[in-house]
Amino acid sequence: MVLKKKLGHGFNGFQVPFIPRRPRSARRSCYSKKSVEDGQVCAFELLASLAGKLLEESESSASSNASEGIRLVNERDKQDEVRPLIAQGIHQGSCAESFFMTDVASQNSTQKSLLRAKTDSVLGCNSDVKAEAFEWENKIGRCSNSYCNKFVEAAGDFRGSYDGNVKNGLIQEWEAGSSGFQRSTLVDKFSLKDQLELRGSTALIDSNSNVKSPYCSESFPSASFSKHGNDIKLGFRDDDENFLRCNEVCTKSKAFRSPQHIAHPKIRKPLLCKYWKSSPKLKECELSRSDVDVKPLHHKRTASHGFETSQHNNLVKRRKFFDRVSRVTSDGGFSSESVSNSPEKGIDRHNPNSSAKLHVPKDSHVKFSIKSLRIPDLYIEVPETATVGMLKRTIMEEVMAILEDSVHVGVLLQGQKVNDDNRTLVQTGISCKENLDTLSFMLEPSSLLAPAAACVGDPSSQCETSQPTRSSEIPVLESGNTDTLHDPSLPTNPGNLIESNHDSTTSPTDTIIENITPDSKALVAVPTSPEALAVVPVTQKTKRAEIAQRRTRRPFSVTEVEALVRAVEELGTGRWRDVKLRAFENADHRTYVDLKDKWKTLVHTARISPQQRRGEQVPQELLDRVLAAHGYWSKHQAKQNGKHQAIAGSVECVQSLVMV
DNA sequence: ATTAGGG
DNA sequence: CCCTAAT
Repeated sequence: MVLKKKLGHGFNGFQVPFIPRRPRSARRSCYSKKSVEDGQVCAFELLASLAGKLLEESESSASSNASEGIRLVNERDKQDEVRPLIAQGIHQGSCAESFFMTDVASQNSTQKSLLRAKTDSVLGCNSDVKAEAFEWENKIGRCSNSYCNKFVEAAGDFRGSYDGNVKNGLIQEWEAGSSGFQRSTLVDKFSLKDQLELRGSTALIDSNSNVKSPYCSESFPSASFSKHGNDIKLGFRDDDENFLRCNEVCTKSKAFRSPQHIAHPKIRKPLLCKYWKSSPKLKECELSRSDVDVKPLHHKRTASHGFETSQHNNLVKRRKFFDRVSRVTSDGGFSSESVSNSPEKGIDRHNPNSSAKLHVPKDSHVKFSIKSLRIPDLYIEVPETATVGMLKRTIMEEVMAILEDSVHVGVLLQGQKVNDDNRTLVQTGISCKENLDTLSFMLEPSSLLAPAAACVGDPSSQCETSQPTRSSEIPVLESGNTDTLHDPSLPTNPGNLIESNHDSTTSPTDTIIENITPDSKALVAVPTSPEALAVVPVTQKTKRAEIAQRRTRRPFSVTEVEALVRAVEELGTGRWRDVKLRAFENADHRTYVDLKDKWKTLVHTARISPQQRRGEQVPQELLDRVLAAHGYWSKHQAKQNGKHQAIAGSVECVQSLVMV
């Protein structure tokens, strides 16, 4: 028996944009067949039985034209039932959704059977049908042989269908090997919750939902029922370098230019990772949306202080990363667009022959569109003498390392991390009409440390990642830029700081999830293309210009305050440029305006009660000096004209301070 | 480019 | 920190 996934494309108007395709030669062609086992027969019979019941059920409730159906068709009925459907499907341009063919590989070639799951729009829920389905499912579930297990999967899908959770259904990943089938996916067909769950770094792709109404209408897949149409394979596979496999034309049935268009609800973990890991392959397959903009959210900063020679060999410092996955509207997607676009064209809808179809209730589907996944904070340090090539390589290595760490996808709803993977989307509050705008995804290291809570927050808010991360992760590195202005009085560091400014701020468009429109697009996980990750420092101006975002906040360290106070004591409060030159010449991120502002706040801080002060506490001693200096210079403004006067003034100031 | 101040 | 007006 062979279960196949179908993913159609190339059907009237259905385009499967950006679907990479491996060279034909490289595609794997098939699955081996397996002989039927007793258990298989048993399972099949169960299916047939259920089908019959379902059909009856549907007939009795034929009035509900908007119900979803599941159809089980036996090859024998093909002429009667299938064909018309197929034809219709073709004509109506419906896309295949839940569909799989079982090639009951019995020696008797005529015994091919088809199992077809169809989904249609549903307006009602038929409890009986549901119950039936459950029953069936249970039966199947008791089967112990592998064959039955397969059916179990099928059952799960069916159930999923009528439960409305898995329209696409049939996503089983079967791998046929000489020794038989192997389940390559770990999808628990029975847990609906899992249907849309992101596992590991798996990207979720749910493309068929129609968010418009509680019940999504879908088109019926026109499938190739040719028993030899086995070659139609659809779905995503990460194995064999197959990122996404489009179905091959069904050979035997010319009539079946099926528009199968299956959006795989789930992309297995390896997929995403692999994708990222093998950028070359991506190209090869032309995978995707390189057009996707992958703006590294957090820029790395390449910083090297001249005297930080000890660090030179340390090319890379990686910060634990975590980030959100920004989702951007993407029309492309792996596909579901077409699915959702032509939901109303379901095949059977008006087809008299479709009387047999079953109507099964369906839930709304939530569509996600993830345009790109960002790789968060990535701090890279290379010597100034490093070549650009080295830098690129270094960055690449870092990126790869991150990906290699088996990234996890975190789901955040309203800033709260959703940890219960077993809950359904609805239960979690992720439904078409709720909270979608507060839903976000992020990448997180599977390994250790929980991401800074700060970042997990509201997608729309900027995560101040630099702060927590900096302190805990790369003290040395970071301090080089900021906090380690060790002794201001010492010669300033010769090295230049190449600061990357667009740290953690996100642009408006970064909001993870935008409103999901009725015609929601498929969830598209577009892996960041490595190239896009280039972190090559750009000129600040350029960056500034491009990224008009607020600079990251960089609280002054006590050391800096000390330096500032000292400089002001000597130079006065009206010569910020000089202060800058004297004490912060190498702290490129501190402008004279910053210093001026800081002084302003220092004065304010010094005047308020210690209880009201926030942030890193500045020693009272320093604050006292601030007030003293401020007071002094306020009275000597007139003297600041000439340098000499200033110097004299400073001396005076110091003296007065000493006296105080 | 700097400074000074308000936001 | 940002933005601006005034130098």
